[in-house]
Amino acid sequence: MAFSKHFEHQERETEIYRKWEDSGAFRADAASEKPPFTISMPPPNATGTLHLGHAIMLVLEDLMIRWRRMAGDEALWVPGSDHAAIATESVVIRLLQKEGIADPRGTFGREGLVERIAEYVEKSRGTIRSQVRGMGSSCDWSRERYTMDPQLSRCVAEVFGKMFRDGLIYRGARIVNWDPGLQTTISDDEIDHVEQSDAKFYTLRYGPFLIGTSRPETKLGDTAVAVHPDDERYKDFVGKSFEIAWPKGPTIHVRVVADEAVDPEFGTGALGVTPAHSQTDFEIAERHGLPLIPIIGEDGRMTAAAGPYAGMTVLECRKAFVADLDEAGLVAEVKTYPQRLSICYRSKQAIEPLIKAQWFIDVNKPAVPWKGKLMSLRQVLRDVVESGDIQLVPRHEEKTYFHWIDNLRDWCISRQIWWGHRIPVWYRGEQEVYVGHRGPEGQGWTQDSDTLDTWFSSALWTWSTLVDPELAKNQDIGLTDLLAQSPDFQKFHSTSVMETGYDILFFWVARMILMTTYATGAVPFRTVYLHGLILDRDGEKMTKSKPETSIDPLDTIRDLGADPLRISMVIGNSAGTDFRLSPERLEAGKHLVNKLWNAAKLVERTIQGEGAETDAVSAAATHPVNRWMVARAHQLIDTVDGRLAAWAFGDAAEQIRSSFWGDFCDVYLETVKVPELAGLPETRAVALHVFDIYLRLFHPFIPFVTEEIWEQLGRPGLLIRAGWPKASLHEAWPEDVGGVDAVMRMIVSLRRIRSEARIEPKATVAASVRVFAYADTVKACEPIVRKLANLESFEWLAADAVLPSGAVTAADPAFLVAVDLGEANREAERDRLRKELEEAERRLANVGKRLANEQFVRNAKPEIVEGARAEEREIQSLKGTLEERLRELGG
RNA sequence: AGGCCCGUAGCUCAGUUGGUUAGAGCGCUACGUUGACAUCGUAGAGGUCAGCGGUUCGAAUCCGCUCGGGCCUACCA
Repeated sequence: MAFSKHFEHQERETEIYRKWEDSGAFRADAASEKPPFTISMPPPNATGTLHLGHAIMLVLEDLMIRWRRMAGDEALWVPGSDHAAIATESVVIRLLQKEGIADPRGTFGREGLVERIAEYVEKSRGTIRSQVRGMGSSCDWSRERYTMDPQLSRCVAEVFGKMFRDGLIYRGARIVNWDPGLQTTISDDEIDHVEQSDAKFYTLRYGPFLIGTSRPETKLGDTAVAVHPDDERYKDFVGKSFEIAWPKGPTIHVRVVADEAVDPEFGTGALGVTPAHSQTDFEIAERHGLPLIPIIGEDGRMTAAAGPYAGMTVLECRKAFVADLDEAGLVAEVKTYPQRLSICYRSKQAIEPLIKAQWFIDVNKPAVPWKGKLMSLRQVLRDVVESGDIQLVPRHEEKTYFHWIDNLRDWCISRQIWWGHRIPVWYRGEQEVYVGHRGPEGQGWTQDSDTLDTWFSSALWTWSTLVDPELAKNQDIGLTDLLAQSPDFQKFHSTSVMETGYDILFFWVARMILMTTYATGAVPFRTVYLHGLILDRDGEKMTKSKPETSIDPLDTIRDLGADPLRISMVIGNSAGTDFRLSPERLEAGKHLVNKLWNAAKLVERTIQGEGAETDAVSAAATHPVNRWMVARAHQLIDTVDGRLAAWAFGDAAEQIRSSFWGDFCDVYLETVKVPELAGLPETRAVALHVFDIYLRLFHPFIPFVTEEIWEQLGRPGLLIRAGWPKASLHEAWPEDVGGVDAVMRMIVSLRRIRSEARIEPKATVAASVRVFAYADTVKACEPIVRKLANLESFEWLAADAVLPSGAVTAADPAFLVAVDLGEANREAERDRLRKELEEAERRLANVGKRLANEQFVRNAKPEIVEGARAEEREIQSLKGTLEERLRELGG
């Protein structure tokens, strides 16, 4: 089969993907004897199209899966998507509003709206699916899951019930983060903080106190003033009560309480306590039994309790209230003070802390049986990482993780939106409550109207996806048995690696650890690989508004192919670090794929003829260059295995790239063009054997082009199912390897002499050589040196032969090469030799000093000392050569 | 306020448990190239590894401090 001029990615990629899929290579077998290797694909939101955040995730996971599959594991990559509750609902509502439906909730009602959202999701899931395919992702589509699949929904309800029974889920009225725009609570982790440098800080006259606040309007709901217990200034006030009549009403009653939470150094040291609208104040109020007065409603407007300000928005009220205070002379000071405003990470709206009865997960109750003890969820979270059950890559993310745990509070899991898993709780009358996945029997029950935080269901993802869908239809089997009898769960859980962005370590990773370890008694995954953000060339987030630096994966796949995109995103990328993807990088990726394609063409030509069949021929190769190439390739396998095992994917890819380009293309393929080598049957075998290794090593990174070449070269079967290469010959033939390295240095030396002397590349020159080591190898490689250095003649000098006085030389521990360029070069030659001699002496002194140091010889590892001795011998010999040559030139 | 990370060539970054001539890609200089190469090749220039101090036979690497940059968390109202 003839290779086309270029790899036609547009036609071939789809075709190749279909071939993989049809072959069943993506499908894992739960009955297999092979060790499992499992990755749960982080479900892309069912709302958008593929972006670079998805792309990097798909690339890294696919390369792991392909690598482990080739290495003989039963590799399972479970794809799927997430219903993404808040995100999806708000997107659809906005779409409907654009279509002219002002109030979609009111217009369609709960069921109608949910139906519309489901339709929308179904459509965008199709889009995402094909884009995931476009990246070359070798995931098991037969096991595709969706968080709203019946069996996954059942897991959600089961876990809720289990936690409720264990007392880990409770309902309570507490301060929650209310998003007045989305009309729902959100969790602590869904809040972003934006710096407000121009925020105002007011000092108000407040009865007998001066108090500071950045939110004067909340003072309408104050019920106390808190001071530090040790604060002498306010000692006499503690325990007293007083009234404050605001200029235009209302009147509030405040008690003075002493509380450790107050920082006496801040402001005036007196804090107006607004229990209904501040977390800190709420806690103070709990400690002192203070009343709560909600003054801000869920619509973000002031309530009736705010008196004349009722109905105003918070900001309107602030303005009006401050004006009134000012008029009454109650504003003592106003200054600008930098402040952090809490906003919802989705809606970007200001969060209003207020009191609301919600469902919470108790993270402190010791109710989780783990390692023979009863632990709190918080303790379990800590234990599994501390004990090494779960390893974070990079390691330092563990510190961030522990820090998060230390600050973790009860997790509010109920949301006032409609799209999602409805809370599996039913009420009848005032007293009766039913909790469970089946629903209550009898009449008159009403289900809780809230839905669960989307992360509640995502937190079960590693295993709810592995529950057998058929089995789950049987409602009589409990959760434990459901897991015990699901073949996929038994075979593939705990999963091997969770690969995702560090930005959702808390949102998702930590919650999976929390929920899964609790629910299944096993950690969700062994290793967490966290990738960084994909940024533009300038280190900023890519946005459509900067098209010159913004890269769209879909455009890239169309224009360059998936392979260049993939390799560009991997090389130079490492765990936990942000990555700048630029057009220049994509260009480099494109060149690499192109280089591989062209190398394939040359290899195809090279291997025509007998002998290009078996690896055995390679193992029996006799020519030093062939042996060198085989050894280099096997050494590379060894290196790559090490880098992959250390999760250093970027490094692994770079090693393959540089060996392929440098050793194979620049050296070997050039070398085997020399007839003496090209004519050997073993050369054909080695070229194929080694190229085969490169194809296998490259495959996880650039699967399409490697698969195509594999087929074009007539290799057996599909590359995706081929075995991972094994390093066996990397330490063979050290004499040949060292010798060929010397030959390569010899060629470079000769080229440099030519280049410096401005000799036309086409012009041949006469060279001579004196060889001190690897004589046999060098002899065998003579035709290669002649060809690659373009020599007219290559004379072997006897040890006592004198070089022509006009010779320009290059000295090496293994040889001395010379090109006669005439007397005119004599002075320059002498200067250069002197300089080199100086350098050699400097290095010799250096290594000598080291070896003379008893401490070094005693303490350093033996191989280091031996290395130093070898170095000393080498430089010594080099020095001798240089001195001798200088003597020839008369000093 | 606390925590984490980073500072290596003009740019973007590698640099495994400390081992002595610190690497790559892109860019740059010179030369060459219609038979593998939407190019590619050959040769080359370019680094006091942010600074200071310490540990060590030996430090880009470990420790401390300083300076600069980024990120995360938080109940200083």
